[in-house]
Amino acid sequence: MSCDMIQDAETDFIEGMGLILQADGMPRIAGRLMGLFVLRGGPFSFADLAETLEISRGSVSTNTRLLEDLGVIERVAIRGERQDYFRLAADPYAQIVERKRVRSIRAEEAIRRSADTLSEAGPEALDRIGSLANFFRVLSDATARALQDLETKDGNAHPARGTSTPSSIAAE
Amino acid sequence: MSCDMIQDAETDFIEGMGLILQADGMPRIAGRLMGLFVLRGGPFSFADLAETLEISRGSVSTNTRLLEDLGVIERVAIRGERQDYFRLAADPYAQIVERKRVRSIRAEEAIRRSADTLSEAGPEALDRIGSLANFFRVLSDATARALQDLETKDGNAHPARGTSTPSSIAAE
DNA sequence: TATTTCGTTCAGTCTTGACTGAACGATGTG
DNA sequence: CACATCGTTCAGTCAAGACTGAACGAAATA
Repeated sequence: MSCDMIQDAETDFIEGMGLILQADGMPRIAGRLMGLFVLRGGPFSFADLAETLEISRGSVSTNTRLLEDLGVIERVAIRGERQDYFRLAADPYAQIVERKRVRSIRAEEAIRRSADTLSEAGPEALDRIGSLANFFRVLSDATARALQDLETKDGNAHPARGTSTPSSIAAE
Repeated sequence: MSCDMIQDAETDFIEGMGLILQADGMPRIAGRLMGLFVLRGGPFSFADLAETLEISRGSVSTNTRLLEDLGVIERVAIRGERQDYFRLAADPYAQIVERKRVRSIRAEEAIRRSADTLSEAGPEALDRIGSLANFFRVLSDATARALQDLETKDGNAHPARGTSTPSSIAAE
């Protein structure tokens, strides 16, 4: 029943994840896959993914590899089966944050390197460049702490804690 | 002399900023403009920007507005001048972080909203969705702290205060 | 009021990247 | 060994967005 046909609410979730990931500069299909794996965690065969999401095998190949590289999903082997299977990774989000962090660090380095070359620039210019570099350092520091937060309060095993949710959402 | 022709090192810096901003999903020209404003802070006329970066007036209009909305630059009036002038804003980076934060919050809200609709889902599924929502919460929290960090150690106006400046820059 | 000088907007071009579908090599099966 | 099945790769198509240049309206000047 719930094998090849997807409920409406689930479709919404999957498509929503597609849009969220896409807004972050990733392929929409990667987001849809991620949504599907979050929804049902269990191992999916390569063919299942193509059929369920109605996408080509090429896209399945490309985007599963992408998500695998990101550590969001992992490839598992099932005995007696020739197909590849995938399931949600144990810690799906850590490497996403780590990648953001690395990008900020790279940016900061590149900027400081430029600052060295631009010794002819005035002191105010060097100040402004320093502030820019500092901006990227703040970003990388923030992602570093986010990484620690993720490890600590994983949220998975500890579902409905009291939550200091501002809950300002209800207002609207 | 240094009016219409740009030095090599400065060009590298400007182009580098173009690439960094582009990697973040923004127009490359916005990055180039930002690089130019960081390099020399002073007010530039609309025409200057088009000429210096060799871009069309249309692009100047679009991307100055974009950077203005982001709070990176601000439009200033100069008496006796009909042209618009722009200069680097006092706190150029705060709103960029704030925008990232809002996006994470929106994502978390959307996911939790979906979770309500998906009450038919099993408890493990709700767990996984909760973890996903938690992930975006961690991101928004991190950006919130980054925002505070930016306000605190602005680095620009308070150069050599008593210092907690890491000043590790000199080392390398 | 006529004219010039702004900045914005919009149609058109072009680049980039996602996605598809078919061809291909690899690996098990008969 | 021939055959079938699986996943990857690659050329081709398509859509999204950046950028340009010209047309346009607004505002100051004469």
